[in-house]
Amino acid sequence: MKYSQATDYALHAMLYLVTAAPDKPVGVQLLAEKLGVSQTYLSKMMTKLVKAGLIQSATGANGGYRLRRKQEDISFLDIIHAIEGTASLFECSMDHGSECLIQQVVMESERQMEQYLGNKKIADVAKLMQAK
Amino acid sequence: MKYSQATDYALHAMLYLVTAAPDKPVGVQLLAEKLGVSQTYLSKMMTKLVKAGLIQSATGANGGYRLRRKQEDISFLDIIHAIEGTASLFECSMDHGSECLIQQVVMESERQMEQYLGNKKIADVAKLMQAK
DNA sequence: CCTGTTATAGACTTTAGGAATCCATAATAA
DNA sequence: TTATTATGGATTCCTAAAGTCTATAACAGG
Repeated sequence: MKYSQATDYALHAMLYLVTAAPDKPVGVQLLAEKLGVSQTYLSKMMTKLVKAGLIQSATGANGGYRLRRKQEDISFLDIIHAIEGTASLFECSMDHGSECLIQQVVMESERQMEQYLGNKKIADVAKLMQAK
Repeated sequence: MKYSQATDYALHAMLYLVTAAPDKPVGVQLLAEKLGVSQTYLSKMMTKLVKAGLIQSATGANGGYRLRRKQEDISFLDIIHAIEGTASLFECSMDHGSECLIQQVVMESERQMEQYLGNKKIADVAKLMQAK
């Protein structure tokens, strides 16, 4: 079980949008260069972030991506869900009704993780970076 | 990102060992029948549990698997780690030194989840089942 | 010391999803 | 109208999960 690399890229892309260019839109070209990924591949993830309502895009000259919400209102969980989807990490495949105690335990542990990720905002990390 | 189905099987197999046969060893044949999996496939997971020190195996007639520790000392995390391995869920692929703030956040969230899973013992669930 | 029973190991196949590329198309600012 | 930028679909490559098959090792019981 691992987070996809796409999530890694998306998190770093969001952090870049916040720290390096809070005002002007950033194109996928520059972004891809900074992260060391191909443009076409990265654009897939950016599109997901757009559809999730985290950023907004503009085509045409001087277009690119910009935050849609305030950076204090974008959590790690938001980004991760946008890329990985919101399905549960664990689904029991047995047929013992819908009441699997094992599943309940694992899902509760997942909730613990998500609670932390939901409280951690992209702004928190941005501040730490600028403090250096 | 998902838990493998093997983890699902292993968790259920362990729960069966505890609830249905705390005394006598259980063979993979019976176990596989109860879970609805093939013997050879399930045996792979049982072997991992053996190597992790959670259960012990005995060959020959009347052999099978038995707990090695007390059921109060076997956590969900023990079982999951035995099957999935202990590698981190997230590894930053960028080259910005070993100090990736994003990675630190995600790893801390993982710790939250693991703490819950480490405190949840197989005995806890076994008790709930018997209460019904 | 056999014989049946059981676990372990390795090789192998199939399938699904991640990772990435390429190209065509839509939108829009200058 | 043109250059610029995002979006979308099709396609390829590769790895890991999921599962099967078969051979081998270990051992209890007669």
